[in-house]
Amino acid sequence: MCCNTFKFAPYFKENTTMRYDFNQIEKKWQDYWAKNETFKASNTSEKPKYYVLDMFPYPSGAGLHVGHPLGYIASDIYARYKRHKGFNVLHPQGYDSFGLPAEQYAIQTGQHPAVTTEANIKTYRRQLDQIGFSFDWSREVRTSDPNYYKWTQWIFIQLFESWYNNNSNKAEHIDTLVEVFKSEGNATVNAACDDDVETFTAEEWNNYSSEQQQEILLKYRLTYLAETEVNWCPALGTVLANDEIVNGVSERGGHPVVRKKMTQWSMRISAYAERLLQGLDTIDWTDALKDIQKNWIGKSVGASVTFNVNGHDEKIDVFTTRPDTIYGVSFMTLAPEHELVSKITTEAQKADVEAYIEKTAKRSERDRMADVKTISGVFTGAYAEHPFSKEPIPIWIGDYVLASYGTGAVMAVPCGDQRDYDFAKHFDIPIPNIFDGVDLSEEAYGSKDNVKIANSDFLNGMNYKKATKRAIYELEQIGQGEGKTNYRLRDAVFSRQRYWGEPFPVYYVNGMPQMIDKAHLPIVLPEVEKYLPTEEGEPPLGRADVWAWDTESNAVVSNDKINNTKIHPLELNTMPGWAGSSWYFFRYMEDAMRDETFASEASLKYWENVDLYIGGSEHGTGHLLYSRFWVKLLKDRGFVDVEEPFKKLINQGMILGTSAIVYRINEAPDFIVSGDVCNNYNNSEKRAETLKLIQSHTGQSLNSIQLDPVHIDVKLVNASDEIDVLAFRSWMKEFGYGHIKFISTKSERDSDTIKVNREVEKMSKRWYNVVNPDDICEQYGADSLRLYEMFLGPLEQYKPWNTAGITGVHSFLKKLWKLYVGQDSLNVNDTEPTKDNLKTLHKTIKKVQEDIENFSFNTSVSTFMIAVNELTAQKCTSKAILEPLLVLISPYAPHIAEELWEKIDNEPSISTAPFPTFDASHLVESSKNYPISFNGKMRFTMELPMDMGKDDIEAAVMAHEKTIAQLDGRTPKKVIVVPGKIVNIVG
RNA sequence: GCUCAAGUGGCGGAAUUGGUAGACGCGCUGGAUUCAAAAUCCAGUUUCUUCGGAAGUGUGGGUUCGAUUCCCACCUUGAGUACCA
Repeated sequence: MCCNTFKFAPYFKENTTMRYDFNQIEKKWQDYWAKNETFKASNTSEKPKYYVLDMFPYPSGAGLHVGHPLGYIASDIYARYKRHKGFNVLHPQGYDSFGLPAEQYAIQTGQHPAVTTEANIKTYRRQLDQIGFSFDWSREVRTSDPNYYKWTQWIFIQLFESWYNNNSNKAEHIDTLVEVFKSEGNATVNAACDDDVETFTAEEWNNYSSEQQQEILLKYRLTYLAETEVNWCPALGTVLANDEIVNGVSERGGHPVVRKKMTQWSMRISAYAERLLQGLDTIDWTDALKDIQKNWIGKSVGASVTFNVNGHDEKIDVFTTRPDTIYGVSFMTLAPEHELVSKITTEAQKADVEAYIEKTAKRSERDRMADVKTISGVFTGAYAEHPFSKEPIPIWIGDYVLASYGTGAVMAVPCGDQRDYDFAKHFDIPIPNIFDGVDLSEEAYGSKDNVKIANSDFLNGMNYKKATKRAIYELEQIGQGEGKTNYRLRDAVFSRQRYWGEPFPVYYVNGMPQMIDKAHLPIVLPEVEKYLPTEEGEPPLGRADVWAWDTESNAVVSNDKINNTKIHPLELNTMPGWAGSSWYFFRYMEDAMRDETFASEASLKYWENVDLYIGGSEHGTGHLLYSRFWVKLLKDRGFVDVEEPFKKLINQGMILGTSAIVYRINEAPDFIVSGDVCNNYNNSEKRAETLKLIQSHTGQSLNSIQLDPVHIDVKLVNASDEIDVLAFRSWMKEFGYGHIKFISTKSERDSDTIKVNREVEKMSKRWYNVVNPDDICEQYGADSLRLYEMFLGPLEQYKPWNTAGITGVHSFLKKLWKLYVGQDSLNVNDTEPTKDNLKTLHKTIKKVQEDIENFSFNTSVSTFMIAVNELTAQKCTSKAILEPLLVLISPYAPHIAEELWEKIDNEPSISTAPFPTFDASHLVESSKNYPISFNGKMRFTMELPMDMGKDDIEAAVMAHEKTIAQLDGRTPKKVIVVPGKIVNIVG
């Protein structure tokens, strides 16, 4: 009761508009921005354009934690900065809303993924809004929206209707290929296509049936249906692309993956391997990410060599990067799956070979990868003929040769390749030495440098470079080889056996895929009663009752109408997650004509491509490669004008959690010891004493104990790493451990100061270290959250979050407020700024501008702190200083900046106020505090005039008493004077 | 194995053409204010020290008048990739 009376005490009746009430201020400005569409970008503007993009989020059910907005805050600061700098900024946001988690949830609960996705998006939007981002929401995209995926389907059709012409080095419409086939056949065509296309003449082509022609065209199309070996994940019931597999298990869920032959849609990304590689030189990405993509594309230059097989018509093609070592070949190895194995194996070896193939087939890809050390293989009994020496070369099979790379066969050069060397040693195969003066008794000589070829006929005495050229030339002369470039990059599987993804605009006539005309898009995802595969093992769309295409009415109709004349079955697979994200950056450019086009010509021309893209590096071999591929296709086909989607890319690092840990005594599970007790126990000097302390609590006498770490909720721990015991007890009660007792170093009994140990781990519910931005915004405000996320450290770096530190930036904001707003009136007036005021302002302008342009946001926050500390000490009230200061801070802490901007009599909004101009004249100094160092070690400083000459400086320094003391009678050997910088005395 | 990035106080980190190492903040210590707490403000806080100084940026070398910064070797951590012929 008595507490209530306080409420009416006059003490509490303060002027609320003078307080830094961040909750009220932030709400006010977020509403203002939304109502006035402050950040709506225009497609027509006098200003130069700038496009800042975030990787759009997948709206998961868990909502955002404090780590997610890091990149968004950085890009928002940059977008706001660019507006101050006079740019027309496009800064959109949307949702990558198709995906596995929503589907898994649907399988468990029966809820339609569209429903849960919608709910998740609502949460995301609320959470994003409260952080005060300057997004133009009028251009929002959602990949699961039919009006959006209509155009994803449209792009798929474009890929289907394209082939890659290696002569023009670009994709062309499939009709141009058909024209060539009609008039010349395919002998002259230089295309990226399947390996197994056979040569035909124009006459043959014209006589083929329509089905035969379609079958051939499929081998050329940039998206094609083919039976290929795919990565099948039984647990997820779907195939996965190479980049979705990490260490042999699925990226999502960590389920095992097996190889399986299946008919699937693929994307002929390999056609673009060279352009994807070359394009990296034209974009401003980090070298680290470029390296990731370079490695993934995996270009290697060498030669293909054809070996004749003795006694057979068959030939073996191999790829080698070392044609110069052709005379070092002493055997050949085929992959066990190689198609020639069964044909060339001799009767005598048949049993051994078959046993070996059976054995290796049983081993999973993962076992094979894990077991690199074991050497295994078997002789086929057959011999190939050396192209030059005509010597017989034994042909082996071995599982160190992969069927999926190159031709699935290698010419083994044991003197130059360690694997060939090991294989030869193991099976006692000769190791001919073709390197001049190299010792091969221990290992192969893998280096290309500092060695001359020997025992190699026409290659003798040559170095690597010369010999390679000559060998290729000679191979070409005899028609048994040519120069060749190989890429590791594989075509990407594009089908998924899932429900929650884009349906293909495809139906089947006699098993051949047909595209639905773009006029009838979108083909909308059908309803199903369950989201699981069918009993027959078909994808979930196999459960749809209305999933057939009527070619007369051009509509999706009921399955029972299928007659395979006019009404045909539709494709049951859906597109993978990366389909929708491979072109969304173009969709944001369009603000008016979204129904007519994926993005209009005018919009595409105005915005071109993304100037700054911020997101995680985990997309290095997925999204960032596929997007580049699709953009190149769209460019080749004349739909867009740019070759690369993202001019500049920055990868933000992950924010990690700071877990709080105490320890349970294994032998006395009712007791929990604090972090410091555990540390003492692990310290040999304090161990005995600590054991005594523990025994005095538990009453048990133990010689040694085991301490098991227990993660506790980080919310229960204060800035000094101490647990709030009361809160902790009630938290433990939820788990049924309300009776637990504590042991700490501080007290003999149950203590109120239990310390935790800290550990940096990934933010996860499992470790109770997740921090929700909602809580931070409520307690400290969005501006504090934004500043603190930036203040934590460099954007690209991984760094731990610890809520304790946020008080630093929060009290900075309070100080900033107090600089402008006094107890009951404003502090800002028209006083002339002092020299010091101007100096502080201009060095801040300079630093902040440099920092933003270098994406060094952490250092600008400390620059602001210094500026506010200095101006407070200077008692600055001058509007000429305080007004431009707000513009500097506004990108980082926009709400407080808007509020103070309005308070000092400006029209809202601050968002397009010009960025202050730096004037170097305010930083000119008349004197310099010279560091005086001896042998490079700074010993004292000395104030000297800035314009003092070298000799005068030396004289002044040498006369200083501390110099004399330092030298202690010695004469210096040398005195280095760098005017304006430093003095160094040697001796 | 190969490729790339990074190692600085108790903690996050700063030092951008080599020129005063530890900015800024957290935490900690002491003080002011307060009945008390919160909040706020002030001072101190790399280590050692005989209080004069001395050492110090993962380790060991090198270049230089001078190295956190450049070069070489090694160690540790993280990321990518993996029998790629």
